[in-house]
Amino acid sequence: MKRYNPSEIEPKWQAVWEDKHVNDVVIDTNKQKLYIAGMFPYPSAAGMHTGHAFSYSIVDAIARFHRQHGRNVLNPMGWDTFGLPAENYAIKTGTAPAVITAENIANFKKQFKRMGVSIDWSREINTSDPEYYRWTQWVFTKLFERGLAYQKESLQWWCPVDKTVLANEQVEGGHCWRCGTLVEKKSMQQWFFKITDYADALLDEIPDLDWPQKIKTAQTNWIGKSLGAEVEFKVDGRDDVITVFTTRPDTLFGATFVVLAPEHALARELAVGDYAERVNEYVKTAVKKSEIERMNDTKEKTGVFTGSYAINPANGAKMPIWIADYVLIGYGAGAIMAVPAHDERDFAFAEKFDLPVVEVIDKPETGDERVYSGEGNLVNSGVFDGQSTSDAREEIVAWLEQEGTGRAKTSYKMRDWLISRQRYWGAPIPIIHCPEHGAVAVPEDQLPVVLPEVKDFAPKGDGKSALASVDEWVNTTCPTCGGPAKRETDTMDGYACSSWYLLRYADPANSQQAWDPKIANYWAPVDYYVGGDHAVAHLLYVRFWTHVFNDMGLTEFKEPVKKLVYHGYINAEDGTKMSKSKGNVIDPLDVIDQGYGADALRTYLLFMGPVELDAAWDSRGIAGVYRFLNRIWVLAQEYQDSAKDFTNNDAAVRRAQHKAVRKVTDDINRLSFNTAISTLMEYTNELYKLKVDGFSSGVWLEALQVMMQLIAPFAPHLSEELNNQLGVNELVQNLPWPVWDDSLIVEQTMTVIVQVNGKLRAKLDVARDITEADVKALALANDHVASFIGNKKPTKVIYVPGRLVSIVV
RNA sequence: GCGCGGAUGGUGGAAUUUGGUAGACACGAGAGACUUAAAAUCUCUUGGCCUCACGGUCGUGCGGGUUCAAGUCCCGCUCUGCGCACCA
Repeated sequence: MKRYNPSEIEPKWQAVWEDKHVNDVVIDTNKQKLYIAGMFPYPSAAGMHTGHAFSYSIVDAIARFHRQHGRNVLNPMGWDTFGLPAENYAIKTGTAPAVITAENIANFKKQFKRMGVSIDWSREINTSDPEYYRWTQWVFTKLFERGLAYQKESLQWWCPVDKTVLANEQVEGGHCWRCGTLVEKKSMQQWFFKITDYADALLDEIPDLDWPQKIKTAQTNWIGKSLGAEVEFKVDGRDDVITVFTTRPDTLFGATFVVLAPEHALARELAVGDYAERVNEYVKTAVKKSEIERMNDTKEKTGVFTGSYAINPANGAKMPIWIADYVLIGYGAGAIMAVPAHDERDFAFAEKFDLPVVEVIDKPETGDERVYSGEGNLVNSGVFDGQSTSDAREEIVAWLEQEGTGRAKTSYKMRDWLISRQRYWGAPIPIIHCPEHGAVAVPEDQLPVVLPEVKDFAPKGDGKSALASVDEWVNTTCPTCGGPAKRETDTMDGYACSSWYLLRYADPANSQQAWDPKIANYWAPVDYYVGGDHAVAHLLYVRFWTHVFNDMGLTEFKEPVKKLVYHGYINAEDGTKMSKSKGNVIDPLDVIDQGYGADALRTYLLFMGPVELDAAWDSRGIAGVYRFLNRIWVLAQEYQDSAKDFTNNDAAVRRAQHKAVRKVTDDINRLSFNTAISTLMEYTNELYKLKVDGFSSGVWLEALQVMMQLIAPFAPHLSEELNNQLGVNELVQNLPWPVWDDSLIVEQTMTVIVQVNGKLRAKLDVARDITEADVKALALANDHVASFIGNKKPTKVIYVPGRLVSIVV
């Protein structure tokens, strides 16, 4: 008998698949298309980790399952190669990022093949390939044309170690996401994408997305839409007007002071007399402090009075104007009307600085909190007294609009997407600065703007990338007037590159356009997108760009991803995150090499638990899965070596088979891989029990071939090898997925349970077509059941067909 | 603080759709078979308590409720993971 040896059969079938290009696909309108993609990896020097292995095991199980259903399955792969690790390595060693990137890609690709992932390698893309970023730049110029890419001087997060600007989501708890350094604020000219123009469009589609609720909620919160009003407050004795944003215009009569953010344009101007110096001082320190530091300052309110007053348009009250850093310049109007009676923060501030508190909502009796922020009826609100807060919100806004001192207004927490990076290793922003014409987009026929070769990759710390020191590259001519001009030296955020790659996969070799809309519309949108990271950033940006492409007529759809499969993390055996420093990292390739093979690794990763849950690696767990695969192997060998002359177990074998087909099909369809695999274990265990009665040629052969079909999404090499050993010359993925026949699963008898007062008292084996009257009689006649009824008379006897008889006494 | 999840044996988890036999499957543990021995493999047992056994009884984080019947539905808590966090 041959032994199960993954290190022999896995390379063998990987070579067959590769030689025959079995996963390369072209448009075929006779087949149903299915586009699946895992989030493409950053090819790090460390190679694949277990998280990658898990992610792509999910992708491959789904891809193979659908391929076996005869669908035209697109499963591409590419490389997200721009980024800091390669650049930092270059700075340290002088090796060009492109060189080390190529090595890492080669390693990753080899690892993907050793995992047996069924990828169409003819579509491989690489974001740092000029043929790819040419079109990333092209998209930039289109956004620029449409006013969706613009420059703005702004205070930005700045990492003093990486010497680059960081986006909000690259700052984690006040520290750089890459190097952990405390970030600072710096004012610079930056490029932005105007994602805020699409806030409503992006928000509107969220309910219809077949995505996990937590991701949808995270995106909704990130966009942070609030309905409210703008209210204008005249400054007493001056021409200035302060505009504030509030979600509670109903509390206008309770506004007792106004607070401006330190960065507010009027902050210093309104400081009068003796107050000027203190305001100046406060503003200076507040601006210098990072927002994070402000937050960590235990939320203790700080602020200074300007000496100026505003007039409440509702009641003419004089309201002192304060400057405080709890008001953020980036949200709303950068100024608020403070209603201390009904807002916690305003109350804390009023308490600290002894400012007046005026209640304008009649609190419910039960409310004993000092600050009531709920609903109720208005008091102290002039003509609006007695109105409910919800009515008053509309009425007061209407009144303000009539008076010309306010209007309904919607605010968003989301800010525009900062894409400038002062780094070398990114796609150059395709802009030329002309003294005459300002910022001019590089024309399409001059793309790509290729990254020049340099020797020193380090930014100089002057806020510019290493590109700025390549004079012959920087100095160019203006596309509009031909006069001397300079290239933009910032590169794009890597998220720009990954915001359209799913479309490029559809048409990866197109040298005339980013993609042919006809081809993209056949494959995309993505049916399944698999990943376990980027809840907001990438998944929001890719939606944003696709909405824009739809507006440009480049796609027929707005949303790039139909179903998002968001999986958990694989942790170390102790349940903590794997990390090099703790030395608890499991290398998936090591696991394969130890002799378990890729099939056991993949099957184990999917067997650990539901895909969306985090799981802890267990070295004994993978041994168990290996045992299971080995049992399938041994069974197939025993079948082949046997005389095949007994047939008395055929019906049972057939029933086990059809039951397994039904359950595995259902389970994979709902992405419940762990239960699909457990079903296959049960099926195997059942066949082991049945084999003691001997094998028959027809039914057993089919049962085993079906086993190979069902296990193929998880353990494709074992499946292919045994399928072949069982005499089938066709590859498993070209065979139809097995179907089940319910009539073969149904047994002649069924088990009906009997409950007395809700407690299980007996199990009855009855004929499937038994009548309700018969089964009830049988239940009542059962001795054990009768002993619990005693001489009482049942008040109720309920029969749930096929399940139970419930007797109430 | 706000939002979204989760809590089931010694462990990971199952009980999908529509409330209907809680603990599938696997790991671990225990026993046995094979072996000079070990490994591997195979078979059996394995939620707690009571019982020789048949069986009984308790049991899905806690407290209530609805129902013939609740892990599942409702109300109120506790703990925990994650996301956002002075967003007016």
